[in-house]
Amino acid sequence: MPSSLSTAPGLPSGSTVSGPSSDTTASPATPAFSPLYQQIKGLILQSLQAGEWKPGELIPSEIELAARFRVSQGTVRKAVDELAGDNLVVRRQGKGTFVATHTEQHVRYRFLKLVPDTGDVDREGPAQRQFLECRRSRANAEIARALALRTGDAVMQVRRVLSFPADGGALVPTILEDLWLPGAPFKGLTAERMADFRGPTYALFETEFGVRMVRAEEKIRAVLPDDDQCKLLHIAPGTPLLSVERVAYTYNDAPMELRRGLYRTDTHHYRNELN
Amino acid sequence: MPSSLSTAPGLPSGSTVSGPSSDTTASPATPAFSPLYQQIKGLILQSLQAGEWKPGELIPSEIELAARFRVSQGTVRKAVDELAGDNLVVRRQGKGTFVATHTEQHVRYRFLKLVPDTGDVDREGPAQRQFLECRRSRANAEIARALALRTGDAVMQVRRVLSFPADGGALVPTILEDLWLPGAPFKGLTAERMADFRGPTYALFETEFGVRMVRAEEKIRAVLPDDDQCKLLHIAPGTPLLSVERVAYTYNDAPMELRRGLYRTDTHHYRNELN
DNA sequence: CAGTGGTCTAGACCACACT
DNA sequence: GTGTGGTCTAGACCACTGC
Repeated sequence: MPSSLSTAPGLPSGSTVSGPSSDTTASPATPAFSPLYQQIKGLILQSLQAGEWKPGELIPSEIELAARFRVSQGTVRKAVDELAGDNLVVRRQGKGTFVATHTEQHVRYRFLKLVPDTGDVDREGPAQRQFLECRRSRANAEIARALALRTGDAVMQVRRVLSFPADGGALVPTILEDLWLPGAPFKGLTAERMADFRGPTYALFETEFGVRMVRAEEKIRAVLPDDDQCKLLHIAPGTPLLSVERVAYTYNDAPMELRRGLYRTDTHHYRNELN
Repeated sequence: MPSSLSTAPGLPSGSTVSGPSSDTTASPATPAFSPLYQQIKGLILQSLQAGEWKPGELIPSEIELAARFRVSQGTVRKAVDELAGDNLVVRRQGKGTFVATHTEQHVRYRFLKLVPDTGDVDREGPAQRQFLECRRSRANAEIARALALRTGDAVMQVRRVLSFPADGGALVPTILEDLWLPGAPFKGLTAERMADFRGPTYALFETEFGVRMVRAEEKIRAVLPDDDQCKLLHIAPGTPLLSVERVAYTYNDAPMELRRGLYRTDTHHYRNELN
C-alpha cells in the first residue's frame, strides 16, 4: 500500500492508508502516486540536506532506517540504491553506508574531464595551483541568473591557473579558471585558504563551508583567447582553446558555483563517455 | 546459492552446486564469485548479441526468462534492470521489455551533444544532411588501431555536412563529419542509401546492417580549420572549432565506428551533464 | 563472534496496456 | 479479464569487516 508516510503504514495487509489523512504533514490527497521507496528516498535526502549526517559519516544501517520509517528492509534498500546511483551516498559491504565526499581517491576530480593525451595513467599528480585573485564583488545580470541570485548581490570571485608537468617535467599552465560563488555561504573564502588546502576545490567547499556539490552542467565551445589569457597560459595569440562553462548544483538543484574554464588542448583533451 | 548456472541450481535449499562442475562450458573452478543475476545478465546479453531478439522486438517476459534459467523472477528482474540501465533494453509497464533502438524519439541523437544556444527546445528538426563522399578505402595505421583492424584492411569512408536552420530560417552548415567503418560489416553502404534513410545514422546501421552501437567515447579539442574545412562550413579562416573524435562500440566492446567531427560553436554548444 | 550490506526466493498486490 | 512490468514484504542465507 504505497501511500502517505508518517502515518505508520506498517500493518501487514488490509487497512489501506491512502486518502487525505490529516496528520502532521498536510498533503493534498495523494498527488499522483509515488512508490514508497521514492518517498523514503526523499526523506533520507532531507536528512542529508539538513546535515543530519555530515559528508564522510556513516548513516544508519538499513535495518535501523527500516524501523525508523516503518517499512521493510527491501524498501529502504531500493531507496539507498538510488541514492548510491546518484553518488550521494557510498555503500561499503560489511561496514555500512556513508555520505559521499569529493575527497575520496577514486572520485576526486569527478567534474574535471580534461586528461593528458598520453594514456590516462593516474593523472600526473594533483595540478600545481596558482591563485591570481579572490575577492568580493557584485553579481552582474548574467552571473546572477546563473546562480539564482539578484543582480548586485554579493559574490566571491576567484581566478586561478592550473599547471601540469610536461614530459620533461616542466610545469605547463593548462587551465585558466574563473569562479563565481554566492557571497553568503562562502563568506570568509580567501586565496590563502584555497592555496593551503590539499585536494579538490569541491572538497574544500564541503569541509570548510558545508556546501556539497552534487551534479553539474557544462557548455563547451571553441574560442580564441584575448591578450590577457594568452599571457596567463603562455600561449601564442590565435591558439584555439576549449571554453568550458560549468554550473555546479547542491541538493535541491540549487546552483552554487559558476565556473568558466579555458583549457589548452595541445597536450590534453576533454574526455567524455556516452551511454 | 549463487554458483555455476546451466546445472539447474533450482533446488530451494541445501545441495550446493559450487565446485568445478564439468559441464558444457568448461570453467576454471569458479573464478571469483559472480552473483546469479550477473550470470543471467550475461546469458541474456549473449542472446542479444546473437540476435535471438532483434532491435525493437519484445523479449520474453520475466516469468518466461525465470523459467528458462530456473531462477526466481526477482533474480531475472535484477538482471534486466541492469540491462535497462545500460540502455540495451527498454522496459514498458504493461507491455513488456524490448530490445533498445536508436530509432525511438526520446533517445534519438543520444550521442550528439551539440545543441542550439537558444533553449534546448525540441532540437530544430532533424538536420539537413549532405553526403560529400562515401567510398571504400584502406585503413592507415591510426584508423586501424582505432577500429581494431590491421593496417590496409578495407574500410568505408564517409564525409558529410550537417546544416541547421538559423533564426531567419536559412540553413547554416554546422557540422563536418568524417566516418570510418570496418569494411566487412558495412559492405554495400552508399551515399544514396544514407541520404534516402530517414533518421539517425545509428538507426540505419541497426536496421540495414544489423550493427547496434551501445556506447561511445569522445575526445574533444579546440582546433583551427584548414582551407578545405572553411569552405565546407562557410566560415572564415581562423574561426576556432570543436574537434570531436568519437569511437562507437557494439556489444563486447568491439569498436565499429571512428568519427571525426568539426562543430561550429558560434550558434551551438556541446552540452554535458556531470554526475 | 556480531553487524553490515548483498543475494535469492516466494508470494501478494498494484498500475498499466491490450483485447 | 489476462498478462506485463512495478512495488512491497518477510525470511533465509552469503560475503565482508572488525571486534
